[in-house]
Amino acid sequence: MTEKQDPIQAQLIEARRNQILDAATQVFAAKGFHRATIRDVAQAAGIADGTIYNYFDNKTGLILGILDRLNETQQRAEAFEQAQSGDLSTWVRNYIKQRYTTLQGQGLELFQVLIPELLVNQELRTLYLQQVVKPTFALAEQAFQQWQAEGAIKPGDAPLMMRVITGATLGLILLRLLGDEVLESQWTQLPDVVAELFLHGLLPGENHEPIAKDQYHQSSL
Amino acid sequence: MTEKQDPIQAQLIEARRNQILDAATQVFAAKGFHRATIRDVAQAAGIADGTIYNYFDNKTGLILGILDRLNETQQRAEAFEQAQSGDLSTWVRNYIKQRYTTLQGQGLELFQVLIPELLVNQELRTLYLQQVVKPTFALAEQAFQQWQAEGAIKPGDAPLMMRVITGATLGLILLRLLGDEVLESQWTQLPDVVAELFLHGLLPGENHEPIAKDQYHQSSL
Amino acid sequence: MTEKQDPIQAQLIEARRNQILDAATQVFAAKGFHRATIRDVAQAAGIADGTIYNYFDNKTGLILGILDRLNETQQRAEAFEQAQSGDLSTWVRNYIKQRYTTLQGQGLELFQVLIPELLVNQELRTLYLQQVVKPTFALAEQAFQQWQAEGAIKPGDAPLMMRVITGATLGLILLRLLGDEVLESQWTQLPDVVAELFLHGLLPGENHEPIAKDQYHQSSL
Amino acid sequence: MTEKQDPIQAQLIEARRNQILDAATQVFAAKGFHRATIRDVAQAAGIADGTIYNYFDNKTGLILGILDRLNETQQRAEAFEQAQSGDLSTWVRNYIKQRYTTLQGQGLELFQVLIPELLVNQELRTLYLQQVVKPTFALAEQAFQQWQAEGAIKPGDAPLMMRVITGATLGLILLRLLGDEVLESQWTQLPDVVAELFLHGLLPGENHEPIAKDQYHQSSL
DNA sequence: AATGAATGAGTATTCATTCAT
DNA sequence: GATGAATGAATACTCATTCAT
Repeated sequence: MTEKQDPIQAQLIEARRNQILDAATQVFAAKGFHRATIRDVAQAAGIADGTIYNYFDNKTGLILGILDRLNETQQRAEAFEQAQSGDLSTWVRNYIKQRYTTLQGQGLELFQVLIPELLVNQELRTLYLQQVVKPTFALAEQAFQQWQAEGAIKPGDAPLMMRVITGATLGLILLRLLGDEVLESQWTQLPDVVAELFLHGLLPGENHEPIAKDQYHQSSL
Repeated sequence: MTEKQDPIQAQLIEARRNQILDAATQVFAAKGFHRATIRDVAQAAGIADGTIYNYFDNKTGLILGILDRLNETQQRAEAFEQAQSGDLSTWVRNYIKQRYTTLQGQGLELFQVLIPELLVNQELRTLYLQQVVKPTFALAEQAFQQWQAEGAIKPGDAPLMMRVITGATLGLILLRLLGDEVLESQWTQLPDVVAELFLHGLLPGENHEPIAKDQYHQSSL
Repeated sequence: MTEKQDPIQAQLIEARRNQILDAATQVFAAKGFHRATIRDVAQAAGIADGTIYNYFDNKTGLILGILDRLNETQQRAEAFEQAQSGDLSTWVRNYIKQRYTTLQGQGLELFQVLIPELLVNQELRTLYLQQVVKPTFALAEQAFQQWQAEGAIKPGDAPLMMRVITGATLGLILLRLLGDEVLESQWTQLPDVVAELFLHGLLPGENHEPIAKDQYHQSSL
Repeated sequence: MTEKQDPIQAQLIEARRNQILDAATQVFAAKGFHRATIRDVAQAAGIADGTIYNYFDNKTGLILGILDRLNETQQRAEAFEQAQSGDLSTWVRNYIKQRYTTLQGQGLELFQVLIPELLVNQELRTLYLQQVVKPTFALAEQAFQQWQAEGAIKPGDAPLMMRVITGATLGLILLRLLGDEVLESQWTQLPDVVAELFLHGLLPGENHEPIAKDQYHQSSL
């Protein structure tokens, strides 16, 4: 008749959920969601098939779980971003750098797993849009508009400009996932190129001294 | 077991293949590759299930077929692009505009169908990379390097710069497919924003007069 | 492009359906609906698992199919009964005899299959009630009321009286299915006993000479 | 591994068994044996899944337990019946009335649960036959034969006659469980109709005054 | 004794593919 | 070439049962 002891129980449950989601992410990335079987995931997690269903409603629930974790990660990341403001130029460089760095390890795998399902599953797509994309975009739009008001960046259609930059990130990830070798081998140099490209389009100022390569490498740390 | 009678036979076969691929594209876009059944495709094409196997090896063959057609389309488009060079600024605007216009009708559907499978199917991915991406990128890199040599654009890592621009296009499509409403409603204004953003980052020149909105609208045709 | 040729096609389909339903009846009777697998049925029918689903929606559909056939059988039987009226006493004896005879071969198996599912499956139960029980009862009530009007049988609550007789049949079947050995060994003598028992309760006439055993045995043929 | 401490232990065990069987009866009646899960029963009983297995071998054991309790109930009832003999006519009326009354509350539910399993499970069927049906029938046959010897009822095949009457009861219950609305709404009037129908078939006497409707309604209280 | 998380055998159903007509 | 009935492998999910705590 022992009542649930939230602290311990909850932790165990969370640990098991993470164990399963880790396995699922890995397996889905390797074989694709549909080709991966529940058994694959269970074996990767070192548990029995049925156990998965003690923690997730169904196979789709695994994707939802992965999405949730991405969401949390995202939110923590955003909080972090918020904090470290400073001048625009620095912020953009940091932002882009962070994005691309975050997406290196599990991040890429995560995208490889999620994007196909997002494109194919309406329900999931809506969820992702509401929970991940919209909040992020709202923050970004706000920042853009403020910068424009301050004259820090050119006037223009802030929502669209912001989306072009975000889209570039997404698209470069996609190109890399599609197997582009150049992107794969030069991924670390990408943030600077992207920042450079966008900054000098964003900045209203002319006569910006072309930053020497080593120079902006330095500034990017 | 009838031997091929080149002229007529080949045309009939091609027509039937296209009929099937049209149906497949439509059905895959509506339901996703995995959720769509061969029967769905057959019914959409107004033929029997088995007939499809007279024209394609298997279900994946349909995706390959779609990819092939995309490839041909692409090549024709590229030839066209090649032709209409001119000054850089115009070229970029036209290029981007064309990309985004092409991708409006079946184009978007096509992406929605292909991307998930590309991300999940190694064989397909390689094929796509070799047949579609690499040739396109080779051309683009060449152009970039030439422009840099001419001093028309900033010096820099041409392959990466080019990929950022291509990636932006891809990413914006993806964002739109994911359901972003802003992109959906303002898709027609996007090319100008993108061109503006990239041009003024690409162009080495400072002191570029901020183009009035109507002005570059005009120039974009 | 040959359009469906109703006559032949329909016959083939009907034949296949019957083949499957025969197998299902046999298998369900032997193992019970739930313990029997689709594979069991398919093997008993000598076809592949999947083929069953070309003819029935799902496993429950097999029960529905069995019910349908029972329904048809029933209707044919009723038509037959209608025809051979005559005097009441003869009719009752014939009716009962027929019921019990019909239920000897597949009939019993059918009940053994249907009753458990009917008791457990609301949808099926309603269907059975509407399609089999109600029509039969309607006819029987009508007959009873007519006989009462003619003075052929006692006045009384016709619907209930009729149900007692029907219920007795059903109950005796159930007792036999439950394994009662007496009923099993003396099933053929049962109709006479039942008829005798009910007739002399139904008949308003008193002073009926107790029929000698051999006598009513004779009359029952 | 505690040894049994007869007095207290046994009672606790018995109480727990009953608690579980009550839950099982209720759950099985509501969802059917197969559709009901051990978890359903456990929750209805307010205990953990595993606990059930401390008191019953397996799921079928629950049905056996229900059967056992029915058996005891039955035996007590029979003892009671034995006691209140008296003249035949009264006995029959009382017997039938009691049967139908007993079967109103949990009784019907019990049947709905047991019959499907009995028809489907050989082991259970045998058990039921041996423990419940046979003893009851033995008593009844004995009584019938005695009455025949006394001339209280017609001569005839006592075992069969007795089974017809029992079968009628069983069959009427079944018809009601199948959803017959007439039986449901007029269940209380049924015993009288049944008694009347059978008595005047059973009684050798002629010239029995046809009982007026209101008259036997009255007598039924 | 009680718990309930873990187990994994068991199965209905789907659907790509084949092939006789 | 076209058909579509037949095939049967493949798999998500359930749930009775076990057993460490």
